[in-house]
Amino acid sequence: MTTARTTSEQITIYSGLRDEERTRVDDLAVQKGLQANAYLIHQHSEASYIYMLEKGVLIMERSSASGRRQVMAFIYPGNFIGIAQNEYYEFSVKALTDARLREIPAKAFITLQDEMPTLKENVRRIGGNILAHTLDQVFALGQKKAHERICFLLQQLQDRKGGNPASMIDLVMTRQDIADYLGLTIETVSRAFSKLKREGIINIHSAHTVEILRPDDVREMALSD
Amino acid sequence: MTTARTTSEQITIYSGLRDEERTRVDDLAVQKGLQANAYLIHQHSEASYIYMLEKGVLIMERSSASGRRQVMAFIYPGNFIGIAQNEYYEFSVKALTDARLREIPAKAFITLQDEMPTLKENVRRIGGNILAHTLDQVFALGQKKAHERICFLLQQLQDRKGGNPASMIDLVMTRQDIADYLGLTIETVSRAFSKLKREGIINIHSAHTVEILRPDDVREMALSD
DNA sequence: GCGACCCAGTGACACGGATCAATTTTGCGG
DNA sequence: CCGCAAAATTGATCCGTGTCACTGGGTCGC
Repeated sequence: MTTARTTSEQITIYSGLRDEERTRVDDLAVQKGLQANAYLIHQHSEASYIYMLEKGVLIMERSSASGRRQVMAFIYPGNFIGIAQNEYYEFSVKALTDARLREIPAKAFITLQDEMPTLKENVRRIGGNILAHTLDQVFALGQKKAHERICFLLQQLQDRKGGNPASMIDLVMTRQDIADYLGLTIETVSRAFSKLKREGIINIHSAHTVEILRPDDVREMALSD
Repeated sequence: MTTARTTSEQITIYSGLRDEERTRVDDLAVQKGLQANAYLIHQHSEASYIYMLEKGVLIMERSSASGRRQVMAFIYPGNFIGIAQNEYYEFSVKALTDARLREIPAKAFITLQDEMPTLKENVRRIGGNILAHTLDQVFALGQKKAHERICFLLQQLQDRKGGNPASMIDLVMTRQDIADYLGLTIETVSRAFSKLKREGIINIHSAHTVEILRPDDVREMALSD
């Protein structure tokens, strides 16, 4: 599956850098805290910074004038924000939990890449992963049924935990967040979870803790190719 | 609108290059012809080349084992393919019409960027535009109704013609291509076109020639923010 | 410890889009 | 220009998801 192939690498901007280079990047990065529900980025604001999440979970969303909301991604530690952006952010980013991140001025970061080919290559690869993730989402939204989309999400969350075989998944986000990520309503999300539970594919310990009982079935339904 | 903002720039890898630099890029590029219906790229093949389309129209698609197909993009002259890719293409690319393009070896192209900051910046911006385009598509698939998705497509095609006020749009692709791009069926696409025509928003001269009668209404429905 | 509120789950019903089927139109090869 | 095959349109019906309404459960403040 594309998702598995592209996200399992967990490449960061530091990958393969020498200590001296790593320090130069770190010198640009300011540590920053963010409380649950606080906004890090507002849609349409200038894209002046790049962020790396160290702790917590964020949500990336876009809202239309008519009030419709689309969640573009859930952001976990090790993920980057704004790295493939041009002048403006086209989304908002909000903290789902208390979070800690590193903020790097975009201009300086771009300049630094001119002197460090490895850094440039890392950024290129991260950008490729972000696009791959987004293309997976396009496929899911365009072609999948409700319960398959739920599996798509579960598989993504599972993949993020690295090869870790424990299949207990913590859903930090609300049903509304999930619905807006998958292009569904909360009722349909709820029913799809129930259906998967009825069929013995998952077990729902609490609304925010799901156990994958049949990982192959989940992966099968999550596949895009 | 995001689509308008990001695609109207029409940046290419050559933007802002000096003649001498331009020549160095051109020296890497091999001209290539492609007949209608021929494949340029097969899903899962190695991403060894970057392409720039000079003439014709291409379609970028992904198919799943279960036979479902999602069209990721329609590619027009000036667009790039594979520029934000990691090791494998995650899609196929097929010619809708006879086409002419330039093929650049990915490795050499990446190396060249180390010596030409302007080129690197162009690539960065093109990557940003591609991501912006894909995020727009996610919003459309997740939040829009059939007739709004049609307007979304019409607006994209209109934007590509540059500020050109003539609102006659040539639909090179089939209804099936449109359906797979917008996550609908051909019947729904057909009905949505008819509905827009009935409401006097567009006029359908032939199945492949549409005139936008009320551009503001089309734009309104295409908007994602 | 109690009430209020928010979130999640479920049922009844409505509706948009999918599916199935028939017809018309378009485009292409001869 | 004709004939045929593919593509597009249109209609009838079905199904999945949305909408609306209600209930239950957890959490927080008082």
